[in-house]
Amino acid sequence: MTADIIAIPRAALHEQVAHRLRQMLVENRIPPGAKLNERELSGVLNVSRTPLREAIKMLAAEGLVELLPNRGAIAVQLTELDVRNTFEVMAGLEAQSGELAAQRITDGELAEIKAMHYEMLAAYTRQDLPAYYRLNAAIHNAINMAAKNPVLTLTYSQVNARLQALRFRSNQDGEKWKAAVKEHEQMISALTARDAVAMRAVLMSHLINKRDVVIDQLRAITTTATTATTATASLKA
Amino acid sequence: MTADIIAIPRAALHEQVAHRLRQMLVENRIPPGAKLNERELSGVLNVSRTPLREAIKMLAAEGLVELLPNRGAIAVQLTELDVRNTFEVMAGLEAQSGELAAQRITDGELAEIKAMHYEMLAAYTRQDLPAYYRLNAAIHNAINMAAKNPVLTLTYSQVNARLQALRFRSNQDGEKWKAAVKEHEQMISALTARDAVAMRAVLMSHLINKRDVVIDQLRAITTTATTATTATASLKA
DNA sequence: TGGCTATTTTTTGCATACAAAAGTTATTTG
DNA sequence: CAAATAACTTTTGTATGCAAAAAATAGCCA
Repeated sequence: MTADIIAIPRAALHEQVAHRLRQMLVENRIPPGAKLNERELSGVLNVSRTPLREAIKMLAAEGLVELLPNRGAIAVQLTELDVRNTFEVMAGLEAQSGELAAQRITDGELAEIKAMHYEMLAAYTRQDLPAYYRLNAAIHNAINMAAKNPVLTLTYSQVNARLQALRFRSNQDGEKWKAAVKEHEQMISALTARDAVAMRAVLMSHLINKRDVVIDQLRAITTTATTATTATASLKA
Repeated sequence: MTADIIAIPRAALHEQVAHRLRQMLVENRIPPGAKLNERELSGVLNVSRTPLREAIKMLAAEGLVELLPNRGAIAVQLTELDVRNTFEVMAGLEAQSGELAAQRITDGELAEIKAMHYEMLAAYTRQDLPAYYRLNAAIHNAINMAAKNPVLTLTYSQVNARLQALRFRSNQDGEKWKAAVKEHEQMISALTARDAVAMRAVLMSHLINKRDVVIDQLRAITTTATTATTATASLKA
């Protein structure tokens, strides 16, 4: 008997499909409001409709697509009110996450977050938006991990996923960006001081600012009004 | 042409199935850890495996069942740590819900909650546990509605669903019950005073107490150790 | 008998096929 | 010509069938 090199039982098909669809949605390759045509998608993804439909049902439960009875599924299109409500929940989750992180973070975790923070400052200085976003997300994730609550992490990511599509192409203006960086400084201080109350406060206002950025973007986009396209239309790229 | 009496396009099959499965899980008719045999369930529910599988995928996304690759699905079996973590998240969500409700509740909504509160007191006085639970849930729902944030409500119910199965058969001891009633009194006061801070505090400790009740129950149950059964075994009732 | 392997059975996973609903185009009729 | 309706096409929803994996059983050998 050979060693246990077996398998890597690569994820089930419906999982893979769900993953790829999730990515497409988050990256706006399937724009909000677009119809998910099953035959088209099964062609593009090279799977039959069965696992595709299972994946779509999962995404529906995650709130990434909307199921229209007898009319398939469309990528969720959040209204401004939806965005406000979602951010309100996100703020609560992130505040709690920060609060717990302040209580539970280890020195090692803190050091890593600080390191990423400096990298982020570098990206900011270079006005390198993609790098900034990547590091920003990494920092928030790290804080989440430091809270040591997988249920919170999961809930957070699920709610966050719905907003990712919006944030994806959002490039904020200089002032807001500067403010965000400042808030990140405050986060580091609060974490270092293990000040849970301060962490909550900082993250609360941080999220409110993020919300405003996204809503501004949303307004800018919806006035430029892209009409609903089919999922695979913008997919050839 | 007759008036628009058409349709009531009764929910798609996979929705119905998901609903029924959810109920079975919550009511412990499918006990934690039990395997969801597709052929059996499709027989019991009188549907083919296709919509059944779609429903199971949805429940997996909701965290009510766990998907084992090539081995189907089992009802989630929360460890004590899982329960603690879930309650931690619940506490945050409910606290936020209460906080927002205090800011946004209308006089009408408040009056209705007070009415239900008195009904609940009646149920408590009669030691009528089922009625008490029903009213308790209704009050928490009403508070949730008063927060005027559907995303929060949805997130709340999804996280809560995982705990319902545990609460279902929990009959708390006299002291804890008394304390819970007292906390409900405080909630009403805080709501009446539109005191968001107090609401947050009350709900926070309310949830912590609920958590303790559930964990005590959980320990009592797991020591009586029910071994994993198949889903339909306990279903004939 | 006890542990191992081989074989059978069951069960899951995926693809396909068919039915029903929605959408689309063509046609009829006032 | 417009509106309504009818025929047709497309698309979703559900059931069934087949292959692969896992579980259960039987057989084998020490």
